[in-house]
Amino acid sequence: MPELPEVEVVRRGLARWAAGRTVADVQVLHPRAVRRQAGGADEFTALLRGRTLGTPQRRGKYLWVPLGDGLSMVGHLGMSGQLLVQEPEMADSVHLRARLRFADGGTELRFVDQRTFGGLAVEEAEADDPEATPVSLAHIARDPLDPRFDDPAFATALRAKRTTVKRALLDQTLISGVGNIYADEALWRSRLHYDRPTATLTRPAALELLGHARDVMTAALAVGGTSFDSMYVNVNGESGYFSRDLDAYGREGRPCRRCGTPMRRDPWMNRSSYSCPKCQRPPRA
DNA sequence: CCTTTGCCCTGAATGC
DNA sequence: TGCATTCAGGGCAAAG
Repeated sequence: MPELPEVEVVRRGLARWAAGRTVADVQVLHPRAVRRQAGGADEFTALLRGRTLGTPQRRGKYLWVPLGDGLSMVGHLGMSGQLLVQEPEMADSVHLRARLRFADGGTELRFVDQRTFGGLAVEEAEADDPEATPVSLAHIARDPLDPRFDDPAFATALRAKRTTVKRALLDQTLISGVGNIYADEALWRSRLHYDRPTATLTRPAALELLGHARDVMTAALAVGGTSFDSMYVNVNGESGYFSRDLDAYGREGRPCRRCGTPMRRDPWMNRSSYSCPKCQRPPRA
């Protein structure tokens, strides 16, 4: 599932293979893929045609491609979204949702998304500035790999929340880019249980948790991200290698890499949390 | 205002 | 074998 490292790998792929190219034609094969576009597929297509793609940007799990005139193509991969740069001759996937053809007649940019939680849209940015964030992303916090992420402010805000620590890590308005996988990894590294109230964390503990989240995502990015099946691949269809380095996520019943205790999986918010029952003690009820 | 819940989706895995 | 159910989960609207 694409979280920050996986989206960053895709962003880099777009920078290399799509930036600077001019859109000749757009095809939307599933309306849900452009549901964020107020004017639907027709508007999406009309706004893209003839535009030259700028340098792709990212905040958390969102990415966008500046198009000039204050417009950007904003994308989110959701659960299963892929942006693929493929030769026109390559057969379409049954889950192909949108296609951009370029004026140079070379490779196409294809948006493939099995579960249709992802999407694309052309939107306004606040200014015609490469730093400008699309208006619709104004509520998304900076991510821990952003040089302007404010660590002390994060620690303060985290401790002021009336919630539990894993919920807070997944709150994209507090810290963006962290999903279920890297949340579990950061908590394991911090020896924190997912249900620990944020208000009970000391300031150093909050900063340590942030550091671990940053470290684990940096390490994952260095090896191309985490791939389990074909749910996440880079723009060339290649998998990342971080799944073999995961310490918590998906390791139910396998020994904790720190203490050897069998790892457990708990149902949590209609999904799963993986933790070590010895290293990550639950808070008192 | 802040936090929590439910919904959107499809295919693989599991249950009977 | 085959049909029905469960699970995966990010983001947002709506409820609490």
